Amino acid sequence: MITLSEENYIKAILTLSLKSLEKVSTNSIASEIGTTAASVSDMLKKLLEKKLINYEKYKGVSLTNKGRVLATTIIRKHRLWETFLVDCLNFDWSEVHIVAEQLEHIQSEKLIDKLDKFLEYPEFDPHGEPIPTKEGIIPNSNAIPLNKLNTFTKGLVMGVTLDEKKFLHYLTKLNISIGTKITIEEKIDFDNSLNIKINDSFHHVSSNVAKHLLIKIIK
Amino acid sequence: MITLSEENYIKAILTLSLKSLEKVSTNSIASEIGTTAASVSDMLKKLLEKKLINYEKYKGVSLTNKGRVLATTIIRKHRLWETFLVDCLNFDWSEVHIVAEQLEHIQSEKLIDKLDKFLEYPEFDPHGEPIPTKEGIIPNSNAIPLNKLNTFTKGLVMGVTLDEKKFLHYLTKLNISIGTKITIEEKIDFDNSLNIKINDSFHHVSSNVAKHLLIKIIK
DNA sequence: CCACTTTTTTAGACATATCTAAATTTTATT
DNA sequence: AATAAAATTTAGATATGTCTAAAAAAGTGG
Ligand SMILES: [Mn+2]
Ligand SMILES: [Mn+2]
Ligand SMILES: [Mn+2]
Ligand SMILES: [Mn+2]
Repeated sequence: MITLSEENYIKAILTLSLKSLEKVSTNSIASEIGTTAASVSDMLKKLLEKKLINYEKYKGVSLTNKGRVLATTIIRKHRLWETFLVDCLNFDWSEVHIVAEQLEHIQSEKLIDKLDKFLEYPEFDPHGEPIPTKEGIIPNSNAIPLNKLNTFTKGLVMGVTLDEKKFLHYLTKLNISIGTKITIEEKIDFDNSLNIKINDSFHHVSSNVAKHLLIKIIK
Repeated sequence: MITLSEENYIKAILTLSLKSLEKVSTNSIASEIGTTAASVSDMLKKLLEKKLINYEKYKGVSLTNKGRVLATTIIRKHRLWETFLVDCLNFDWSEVHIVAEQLEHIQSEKLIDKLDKFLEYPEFDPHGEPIPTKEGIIPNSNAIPLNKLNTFTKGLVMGVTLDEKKFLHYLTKLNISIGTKITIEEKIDFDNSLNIKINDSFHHVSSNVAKHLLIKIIK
């Protein structure tokens, strides 16, 4: 049996693995989960025991195939529940993450299959994040973070890579949602902030905002 | 904070309280939960501390108002989720209880309010059990257990008071579901079993089955 | 009312998950 | 290469929830 805590650790390790090619560090997991490095060390021993991770003391962590499949399943559940909450129950996209954090741990394969069908096999969650397949594959959205694009590029917002409430509220205030058209007007070298056009009106956003906006380029 | 375990104990105490007017015993809780009397004693101390129960050593347990409201809320969540699983996801009525046992612990008042609205404020769950109101009231269905009725009484099945898989499968095999018409043909004194007519065909059922079938009398 | 049974509680142990503080290992800097 | 700094692990403590075995209280029949 896998505990709720173990699931949260495995999910955090996958999230961090996807951000870089290096092995995941104890400290990065601690900060992702919001706990101490000591607790992470304790848990890594258990995850190793259960063959969910590759781990050598002081050398960092990676997921085994078993761990990767488990983590992907949890993300699949999380994103399907988020879709249900927004599409069926009319939650705002900024409210669903915290509820999905609980729902993602419900154990029933049948439930998720039936939910998937009920939602008509959605490909993306309310934040534009791709929903992993039943087979454990995370589809690649081939959208690019806004901060990687060149000046005068035009594109559509395909998704966000952060689902903090404050961030999503700020986007809503800026009139940015999935499908919004954005043009890069100017890139400020000093702090990597950007002047952008959002649906014909001009705004200035920090690099931290741009980093978490996924854009599909259009002509 | 109330833990998942505490919620299960409080729910069990309410369930047992509804079955008789006496205080609930340690042993009955143990058998309802499927644990030992020792574990129950341990937990009762914690529930007393949190003012969820009235409890004196060796004297039995009852719920405080706070405990009763909490227990009712959990049952409300359980029955709303069961309704969702059957009505929206096409689960069979015999499969939903075990999944609802997990879903009933999801903490989000907003989620339950929105689910209730989405389901169009159902009054009964898939087993015919009344769904408690947001205010913590369990509506009385004023249906009567089949074993309490007289010979030649006719009635409609309004619900069941047991959601064990084996029991529900057996009912399905007998062609009994919510709304089925039943007539009592004969009561066997020896073992309190019954000969009944189910939609024009005759069957013999044990007292244990009759006890868990709620009937509304018709002419 | 006294032995005997049943019920309930307590004692002591174990497993999980977390924390702070201290020790150890790795890495970076002179 | 030695030393300082940073990262990581271990030691020891705490909290929750469970269990078995033993002790204590309540209930029962003669
Ligand atoms: Mn999320
Ligand atoms: Mn999301
Ligand atoms: Mn149920
Ligand atoms: Mn039910």
